[in-house]
Amino acid sequence: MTQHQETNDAALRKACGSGRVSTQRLGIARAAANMAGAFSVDELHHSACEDVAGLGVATVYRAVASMTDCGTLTVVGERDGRTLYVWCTDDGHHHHVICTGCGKVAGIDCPLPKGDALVSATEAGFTVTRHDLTLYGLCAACRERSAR
Amino acid sequence: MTQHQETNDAALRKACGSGRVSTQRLGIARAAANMAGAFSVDELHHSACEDVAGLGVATVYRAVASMTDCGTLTVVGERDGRTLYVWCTDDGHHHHVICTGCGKVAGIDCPLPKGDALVSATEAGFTVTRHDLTLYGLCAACRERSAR
DNA sequence: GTAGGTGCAAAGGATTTGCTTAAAC
DNA sequence: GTTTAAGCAAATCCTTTGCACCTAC
Repeated sequence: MTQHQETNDAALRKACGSGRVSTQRLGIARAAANMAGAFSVDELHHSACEDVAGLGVATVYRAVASMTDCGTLTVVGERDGRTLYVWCTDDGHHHHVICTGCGKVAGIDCPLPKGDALVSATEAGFTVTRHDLTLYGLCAACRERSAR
Repeated sequence: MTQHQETNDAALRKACGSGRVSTQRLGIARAAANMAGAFSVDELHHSACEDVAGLGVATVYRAVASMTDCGTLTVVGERDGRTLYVWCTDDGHHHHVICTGCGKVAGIDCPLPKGDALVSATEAGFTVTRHDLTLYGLCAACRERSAR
C-alpha cells in the first residue's frame, strides 16, 4: 500500500496552499501524496495525468510552487538537472533520508547540535542561521536486495 | 588581501585536474582560487576574462567540470538557477558555511554523529552512506555591519 | 460576477555539444 | 606529430510567462 493513500479530501485541500482549490490542484496534490519517494515535476505530471486528463505541465509547475510555498512540498535536491521534491506534511524542523536504490524517503530529526555548538563555524566567525541537510543511503528493502 | 592569492603555479596546475594544462585552464583556476566566496560559472567567467582575453563560456564550463571531478571545486548550492561552487583544496570530509550577506565561505568540520548514531534514520530502516550539508549565516563582518 | 487558475505555445536561460582550429606534451 | 582543449554557435532542456478562456467561491 502507498504511504499516504488514506489522505483525505480536507487534508488535500489544505495541502494545496492558499488560493482556490481547482480539480487540477486537488489531483496534483493527491498524486504528490501518493508518490513513493522523491519526484520531479514531470514525474508528478505523468502521475497526475492519470487522474486529471489533459493536465498541462505549466499547471503542475504552478501548483508545485504553491505547495512548496506553504510547506507541503520540500526540495530535496536534484537528479539529472531536474529538481526533486518530497511530499512532507510533518511539522517542525527535520530532514530527509533518500534511498539511492528506490528513491524512498523518510523524515528524520535534525541531528545537528543546537546553538553555538557548531564549534568550527563559530571559530570561523560565523553565526549560523539556517542549514540544508539531506542524507542518502539504502532503505531496509534495498539493503536486503543488494545483499543477496 | 585575498584568501588564496599566494597559490602557486604548481598548485594551480594540480588543481586543474587530469589532462593538459592550457593557459585558459590555468587562468580559470587562478580566478577560482581568488574568488572571495561561492561563485557561479558566469561570475568565474567574468573574473577569468580579465586574465585570459577572449575566453569562452563553454571552456569555463568544461574546466569547472574537470575541477569538480578532481575535487578542487565543490558545489555548495545554487542562486537564481545558477549552480554555486567554492574553491576547496582541503582534504578530508568537511562542509561549508556561506555568509548570506557577502557570499564568503568557510570550511567546517562535519558536525554529524558518526556511524549508527543517526538514530532516527536507523529507526526508519535506513543505512546512511552519504550526506550533503551546507550551513548559512552571517560572517563576523556582515554581522557587525547589520548590527550598526 | 470576478479574481484566480488552466492550457497552450512561445520565451528564457543555464548548460551541453558538434565541429574546426590551435596548442600542449 | 598526436591528441586534447578552445572557441563559436547551435542545440537541449528545464522552467517561466503571456494570453485568452474557464471556474471556484
